[in-house]
Amino acid sequence: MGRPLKSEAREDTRGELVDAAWRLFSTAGYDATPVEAILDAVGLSKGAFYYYFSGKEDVLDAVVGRMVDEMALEIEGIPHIKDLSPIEKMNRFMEEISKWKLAHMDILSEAVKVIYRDKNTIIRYKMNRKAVQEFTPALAEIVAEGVEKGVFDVEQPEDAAEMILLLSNAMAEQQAADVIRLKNDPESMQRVIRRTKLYLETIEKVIGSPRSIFPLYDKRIQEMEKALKSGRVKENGV
Amino acid sequence: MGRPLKSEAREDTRGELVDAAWRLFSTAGYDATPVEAILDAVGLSKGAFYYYFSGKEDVLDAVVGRMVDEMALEIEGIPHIKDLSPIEKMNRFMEEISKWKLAHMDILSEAVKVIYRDKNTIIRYKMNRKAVQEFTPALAEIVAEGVEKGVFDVEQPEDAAEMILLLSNAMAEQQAADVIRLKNDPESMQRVIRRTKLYLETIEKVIGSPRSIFPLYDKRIQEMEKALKSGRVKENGV
DNA sequence: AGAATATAAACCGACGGTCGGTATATTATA
DNA sequence: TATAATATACCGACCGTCGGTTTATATTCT
Repeated sequence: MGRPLKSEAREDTRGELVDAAWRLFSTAGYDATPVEAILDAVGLSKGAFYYYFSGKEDVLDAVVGRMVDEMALEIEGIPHIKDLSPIEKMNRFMEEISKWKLAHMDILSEAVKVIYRDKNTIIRYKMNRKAVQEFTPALAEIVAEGVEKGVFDVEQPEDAAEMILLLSNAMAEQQAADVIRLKNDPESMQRVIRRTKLYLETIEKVIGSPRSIFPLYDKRIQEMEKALKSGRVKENGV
Repeated sequence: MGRPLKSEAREDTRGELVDAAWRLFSTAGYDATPVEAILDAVGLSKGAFYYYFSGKEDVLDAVVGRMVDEMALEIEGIPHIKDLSPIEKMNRFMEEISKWKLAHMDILSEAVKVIYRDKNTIIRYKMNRKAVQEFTPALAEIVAEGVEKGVFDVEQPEDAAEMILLLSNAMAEQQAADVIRLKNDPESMQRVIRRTKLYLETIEKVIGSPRSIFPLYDKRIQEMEKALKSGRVKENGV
């Protein structure tokens, strides 16, 4: 009853709640996670929750905000890395994003399955919107540099950057459906490969760069193609 | 108690329920519409609802299915219209889609605002997925014809078609945010215009067509630009 | 008449959110 | 410095809503 003794005082209660919510949302999904589950995980009661948040959606915003912000830190550094060409920076950028999308849901291989479940639409939606907002400036900087140095060709780097991020999200969404049921199914495997290629080509067209500027992805695609031929199929994210 | 008298017998109860759900979902949003509201609108009780549908999501699927199917009818005809070049068919295709996205939410000018509210994420998500699935074949056919006739240049018409539809959805999503708060705000107005241009250019690049093959859109853009200069700004869909 | 159908009515349980209260911490005051 | 006043952090009972279930019952078909 009442405020707990100092002995068990918390350091950052709100943070703990966000943590717990993060874990639960990303495994069970937003809708399927009762507020009480978050409280149980931290050992608090309703009152505490509504002391820190205005409602359930509020904690979702906090979770999404934290995920994106964390990523933004890394992303924002990329344009200013010395000794990297704009093309290399583009590669780095896309690598980071795809890595992040997977890595941030604890159980790595299960991540895609979990985050792309229909139930998690709201989370993804909010993540995507925020990601586009936050990452566009950094990507635009890279693109602009590429234009300056004559390797890319666009009129509005900002718009191109936004377009690329939108594309990236849309692709991820689309690929997920196939990746999820990737049980050695060569059919959908091939579709994933074809789509990925087209996706990269489209990006190249959008920034008006020379072809095949994404060796990292190309390597990955080759691996997938090899795996496809050899029969066994490994899971792979977008 | 029990089944009502014959006097108020219904013709197509299920259909009426889908209708009502449609209206309510598209105005209030899916989450904000209790099953009971649907029942009230039709004058039935819980029992009837769960007789026709397995649950709330079931009725959502029915609603989405009906919307997309209705559209699919029109779309599927386009590839086989005589006396239309592939480019003209592309135009027609995109016109229909953009028209449909607006026209199908009763109050026309309010449509965008309503359907793109955060609350309606799930509906849009399901609509988009189904739309991509259903419309890809027709669009692919158009693209393939264009390739045959030498006006377009792609390797896999199916993939290109899918990509275009994905892009279209992503753009719509992005534009909505600006369109919604389009209260004579020249800033976002300009952004909408720039994005639309880039969107069209990207499509052209994806299908490897000559530039500026979308006169209808170009005209619309010009109108928007004119409106922008003259000060007063009209709302416009994607 | 009796089986199948279509619907009503009552109810359940889960969940989001509210609220009054309470124990500790901090600051102001005498 | 002791004490009063207030702010902070939290508890837990309760409420209303809503999705879904169950059971009863009137209608139609055979």
